[in-house]
Amino acid sequence: MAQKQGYLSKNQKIVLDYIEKANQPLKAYSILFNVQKKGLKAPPQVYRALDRLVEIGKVHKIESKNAFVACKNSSCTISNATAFSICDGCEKVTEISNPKLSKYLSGFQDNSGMKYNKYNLEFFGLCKKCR
Amino acid sequence: MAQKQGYLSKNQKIVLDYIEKANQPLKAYSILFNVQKKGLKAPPQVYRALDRLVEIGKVHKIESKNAFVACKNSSCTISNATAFSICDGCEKVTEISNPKLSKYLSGFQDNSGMKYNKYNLEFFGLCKKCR
DNA sequence: TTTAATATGTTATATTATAACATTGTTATA
DNA sequence: TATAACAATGTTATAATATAACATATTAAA
Repeated sequence: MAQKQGYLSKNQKIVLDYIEKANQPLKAYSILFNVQKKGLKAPPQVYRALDRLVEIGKVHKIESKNAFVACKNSSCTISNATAFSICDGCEKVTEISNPKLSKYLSGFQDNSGMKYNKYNLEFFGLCKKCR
Repeated sequence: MAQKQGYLSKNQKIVLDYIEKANQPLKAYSILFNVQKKGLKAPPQVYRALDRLVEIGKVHKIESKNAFVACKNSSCTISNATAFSICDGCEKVTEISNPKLSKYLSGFQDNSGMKYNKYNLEFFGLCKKCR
């Protein structure tokens, strides 16, 4: 079942399918329980798929929630530059796709001499409904 | 041992002292092992102190590392607006204190109708030494 | 001085994630 | 086709991170 770069393995497809159907972040063990009917029985199978999906940008990890969400930027070319809005009320998470913001952050430099190649930004607040 | 806003309880002081001495992010259990000589014996004691210290901005959590670091902005008035640079090589973490950046992000709005009151930004890359 | 609120101590357990190793499938090529 | 090299999978066990729940104690304020 090896495969060329860019293709997804069986387990990766199963996990991605499930994450894409939900449009909210999912916990790894919740994914596990739900893909058991598809044959994935143990945590490493899910975590390995997640690791790879995150690596290729199909899935993002919401670090403050230890949860995983499908990438909504159809191109998925900016997985090294992620931004999310998170409602503290209903927990809704939305991927922010804002060219000005990503341009600003991708070009950010400070005087530390550090060369940045990736960032992750999480905004918190209350959405319309929860306000 | 209740206390006025702004003062720290015994356990909070112990934990903060220890974190401030390190100038790198520390894991909760590593803190626990090291404050056991001071009488904090169990995880909840450490996590409770951490929760409070994070709440008041004396400590920040580096979400991508599940680690805790003392706030370096002497005023600690911006704990709702945090930014860090993280070296993927040596793992060094530095709090970014950049007025332009924080102004830009604090004022950020998108068309979602969401009202943001907090953000956390993590930059990744390689520092001078690791380049 | 009782009440309410905050902090602590303690045990147990929940949740998240990885180590380690055996096996199987795939690709390339000798 | 055989066989080597690699990628993916399966499996068990356990490590690492975090919280629930409840008892007790301390303090501040009504």
